[in-house]
Amino acid sequence: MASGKPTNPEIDNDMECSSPESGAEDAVESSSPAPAPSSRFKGVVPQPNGRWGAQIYEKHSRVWLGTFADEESAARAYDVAALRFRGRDAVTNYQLPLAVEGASSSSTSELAFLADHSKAEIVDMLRKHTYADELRQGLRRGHGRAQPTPAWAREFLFEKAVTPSDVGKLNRLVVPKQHAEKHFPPTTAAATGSNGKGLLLNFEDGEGKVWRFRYSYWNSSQSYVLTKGWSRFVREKGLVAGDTVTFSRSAYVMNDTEEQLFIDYKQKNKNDEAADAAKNEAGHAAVKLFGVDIGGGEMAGSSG
DNA sequence: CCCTGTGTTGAA
DNA sequence: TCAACACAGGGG
Repeated sequence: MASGKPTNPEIDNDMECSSPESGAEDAVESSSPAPAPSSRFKGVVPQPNGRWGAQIYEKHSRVWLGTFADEESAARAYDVAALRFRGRDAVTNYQLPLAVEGASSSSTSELAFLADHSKAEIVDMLRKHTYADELRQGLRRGHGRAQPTPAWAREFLFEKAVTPSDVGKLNRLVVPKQHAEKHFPPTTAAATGSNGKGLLLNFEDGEGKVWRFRYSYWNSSQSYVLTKGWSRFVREKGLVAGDTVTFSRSAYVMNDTEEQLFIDYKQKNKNDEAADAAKNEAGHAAVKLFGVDIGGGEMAGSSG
């Protein structure tokens, strides 16, 4: 009974519901070209080459939503199509009110976005894997202001627990070399414009606000660092030693020439509201819905 | 030549 | 409505 299918449509807003990690899969006999693992997700079908297809049915015929590298992506595609084709009550693989920190309105906005496009257009976006990007564009245009990129459209890169010096007077964040070299653009002379001043990187935070940091390599300490702009981020977010900053990028890269990067943070422990409030930041109300985020790990009983 | 996605069938 | 299966035909 119930062979693995997620009976619960709501799989929570977990970014990486990594399950295929089960390992110990079974030595697949090469006699069968396609093991046909049969997807755990609704609307997802295995492809001969190991990829996954997404499809939805309407009026006796199938609407193909494209092929994807992983089941999750295909499941997302199906969900979007289901929303557009069958409305908000459609049964989906994931909890559709795509949990975005900023607002309860994001899901509403997405519904509006869907309503503003024909089924064919939505299907086309899904097939071309441009839906996330188009959605963002649409939200910007319609809403008139920056909207945070939903967590599901982000790909976790790495995170770091900030040290006292990272949030101190040095006005810099040391980026672990290993991660810097793997995920950030190279700080070569060509990229930096032949001066050793590093380059400027844009990071979108959880509120959709874009931060620009100077990123460079310090020969003196053999370290990669974020400098100019960093102290402002620390100040505005109220970062303290022990907090964690998380870096991610758009999961749907159009062109590698300018990939979108994201930065978020997680407080070591939730409180300090009083302290933060005491700072009388007139800029904005403290947005503390960041607990729900990528790369985190499961939140222990958020129902509180 | 590989992969997509359509044709098709049987089950829910 | 849905997924399993087979493989034509398209695109590189």
